[in-house]
Amino acid sequence: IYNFNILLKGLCKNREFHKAISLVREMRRNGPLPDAVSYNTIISGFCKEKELEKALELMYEMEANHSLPGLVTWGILIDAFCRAGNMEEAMALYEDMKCKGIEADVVVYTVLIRGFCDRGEVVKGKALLDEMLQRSISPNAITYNTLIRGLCKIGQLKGASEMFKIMMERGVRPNVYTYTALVDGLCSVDKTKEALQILNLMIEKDEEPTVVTYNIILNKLCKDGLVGDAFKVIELMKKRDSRPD
RNA sequence: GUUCGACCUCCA
Repeated sequence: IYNFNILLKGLCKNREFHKAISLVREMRRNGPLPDAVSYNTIISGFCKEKELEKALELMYEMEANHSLPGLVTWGILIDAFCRAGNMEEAMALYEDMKCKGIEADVVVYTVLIRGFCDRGEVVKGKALLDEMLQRSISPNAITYNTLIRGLCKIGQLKGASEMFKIMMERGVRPNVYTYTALVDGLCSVDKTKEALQILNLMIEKDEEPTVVTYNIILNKLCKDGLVGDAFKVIELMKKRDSRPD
């Protein structure tokens, strides 16, 4: 079954969904029987191609056959609707999921939070964070990163740095994405000096900036005509591991 | 042990 699931994934990557579906039917006949992973793999493939209706259809097929949609299945679909900006449908799926007795986990919550944040509805994202905490589901770095990014995007840098503090207070270690989100937020409101401080902070904390982090700063410096400073940053990159790309 | 879901910039 692992082998077949790997094949299914390959077919999906090549967008050969018809072959993937045929293979599943063939598996139903001759075994090994497709399992939840088989279905989830194809559903995820459809979602990546934005074929949400096909994805839903396959979930119903899954339901009608042997494997009930599980937490991962719901997560894939909820994520897809969030990415499409359709939070109404995403929340409707979330409710359906709960009706079926499946409890959201940190991934599902984070996906929903991201959906709201991408629409600028950070308040709703924060409400979900509170809901998680009430239910003793621990938010992880990705959850906080998502909210920090959302706050930055609506220009609430103070909110973002508060969230950053809260995250650390709760024992969640900021990662490169966290710092990079802050650097991006600070640059976008012209606080380049503070962004550079964050850059230094992350180096202190042993979270090596990536080429993306440097790009954000370089982009900002160049936009402001500070090309000389940009070259200094390039020097810093070379001094550390990073190869400018 | 090996297969499915969530996080960063620009460009295309």
